[in-house]
Amino acid sequence: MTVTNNSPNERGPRRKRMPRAQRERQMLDVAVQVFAQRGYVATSMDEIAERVGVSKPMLYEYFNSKEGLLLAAIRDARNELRLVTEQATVGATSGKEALERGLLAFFRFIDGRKEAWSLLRQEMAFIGSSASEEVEAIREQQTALNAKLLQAYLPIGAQREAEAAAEMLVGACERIAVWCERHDDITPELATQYTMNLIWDGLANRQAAAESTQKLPTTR
Amino acid sequence: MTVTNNSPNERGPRRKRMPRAQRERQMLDVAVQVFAQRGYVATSMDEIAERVGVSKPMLYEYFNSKEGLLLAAIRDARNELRLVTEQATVGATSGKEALERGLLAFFRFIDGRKEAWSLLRQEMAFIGSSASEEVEAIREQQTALNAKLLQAYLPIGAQREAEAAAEMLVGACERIAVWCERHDDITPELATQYTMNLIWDGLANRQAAAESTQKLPTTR
DNA sequence: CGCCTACCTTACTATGAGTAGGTTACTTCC
DNA sequence: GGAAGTAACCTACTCATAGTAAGGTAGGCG
Repeated sequence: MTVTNNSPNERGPRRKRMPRAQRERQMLDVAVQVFAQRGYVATSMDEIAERVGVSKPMLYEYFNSKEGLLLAAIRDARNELRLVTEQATVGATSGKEALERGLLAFFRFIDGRKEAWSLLRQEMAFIGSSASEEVEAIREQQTALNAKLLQAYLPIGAQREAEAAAEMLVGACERIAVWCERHDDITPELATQYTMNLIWDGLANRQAAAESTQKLPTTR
Repeated sequence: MTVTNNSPNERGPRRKRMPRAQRERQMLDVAVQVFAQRGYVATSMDEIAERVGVSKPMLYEYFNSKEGLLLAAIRDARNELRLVTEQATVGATSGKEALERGLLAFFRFIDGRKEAWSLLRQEMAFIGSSASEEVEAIREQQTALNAKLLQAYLPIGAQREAEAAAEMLVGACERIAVWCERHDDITPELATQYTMNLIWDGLANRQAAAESTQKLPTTR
C-alpha cells in the first residue's frame, strides 16, 4: 500500500538515502498516522519503521525512544493547532470576536484534521513518565495565549484566575470535541455557539436570554 | 514494605487462600496504587501480581487483560467520585448551590484522593482500543447527571446544548484539577470559586463586575 | 584514488503480556 | 473419617516488541 520511498518495483533493497531533516519529516508523518490510528500502546516501532521504509535503529537514532517519537509528533501537531487558532484571532475587533474566531478555528481543525486531533489526545500516555512535564510545557503555550486574551475580562490583578479560566476553556473545548465525535450532527459552528453561550454568557444569563437568541444554524 | 497477605514472617510460601471477591478487591487496590504511581504503560502485571502476593495468571483469570484491570480500576474510582459529588448536591436549595456543592466535592476529592485521580487520568490509554467506548459509557454516567442539573438553566428543549454544557463543565473541571497540581496554593474552595465565576457568571459579566480597563464592552 | 563521515543495516538482548496445563487446599456428602 | 468435586492457585512456558551493539555502504572531498 504505502509505496515508501525506494525504487518502486526494482528488485534489490536499494533504499534511497536522504538528508536527516527530510527523513525526520517522513518519520513524523508516518508516526502521526500510526499513533492516531492504533493508539500509543498498540503501536509498534517496527511497524512505523517498516512503513517509513527504514530500519528500526534509525527511529531510535532520531527520536531516542517510543515516547520521544510520540512527543515529537504531539509537539508538531500542537504547534500547528496553535498557529491556526492564533491566526484566526487576528483582525478581530473585540475580545469576544477574537474568542469566537479562535473557537471556530479550533473546532474546524478538530473536524478537518481528525488524525492530528486523535494524536493530541494521546498525551495522557505520558502520565507518570519523565516527559509529562514536557507535555504540560507544550500545552502551556496554548493556555498562556488564552490567558492573555481572557485577562481583559477579569478583575485587574486576577492573574491566577485568568490562568485558571484559560485552562478551563481549553479543557472544555477538548472535552466537547470528543463529544462531537459521537454526535456528527454537531457542526464546528454549533460547537462554537454552545461554547460561547456557556463561557461568555454564563449559565445564570442563559435562561434569561433564552427566548430571543437563535442564530447561525449553518448546516452543511 | 508491603506485607502482602501471607502469614507474615512464617517461613515457606504458604499463601492464604481467600474467596474470589476478597482477592479481587485486593488486586484492584494494588492496581490503583501501581497504575497511579507508574502510569499505565510503565506498569507491569508482574509487579502487581507480586505486590498482591499472587501469581500472574490469577490476574488474568479475574480481569482478562491489562486493559481489563485498568478498566475495572477506573470504573471503581469513577463510581466513587460520582457517589461523592452526587451526595454533595442533596439538600441544596437552588441549582446554583447544587452546582457549587458538587464542584467543591469534586475538588476536595481530587485534593484528598490523589491516587484515584491520577488513575482516572489514565483513561486516555484506551484510545484506539475496543474498550474506549466502555470508558465513555462510564463517563456518561457523570455527564448525564450534570446535564440534568444544567437543563434548568437553558432554553426549553435545548437537550443537546445541555449535554454539551455538561461535557464542557466536566472537561473544565478535569483540566483545572491538573492545573491545581502545579499550583498548590489553590485550595478546593478557590478552585470552586474560579469555576463558578466562569461557568455561572460568564466572561461577559465578570467584566462588568470588575471595572474593566480594556476596550469595548461588546454588549447588546 | 582512498579516506571520512553520515546514513543505514542485520542481528541480537531483555522485558513483559498473555497462556497451557497441572497442583493444592477447602467443602460436601456419604 | 474419607472419597469426590471444585475453586483457588502455581510453574513454566510462548511470543511480541522496546531498545542496542556492531558493523556495512554511499558519496563527498583531499
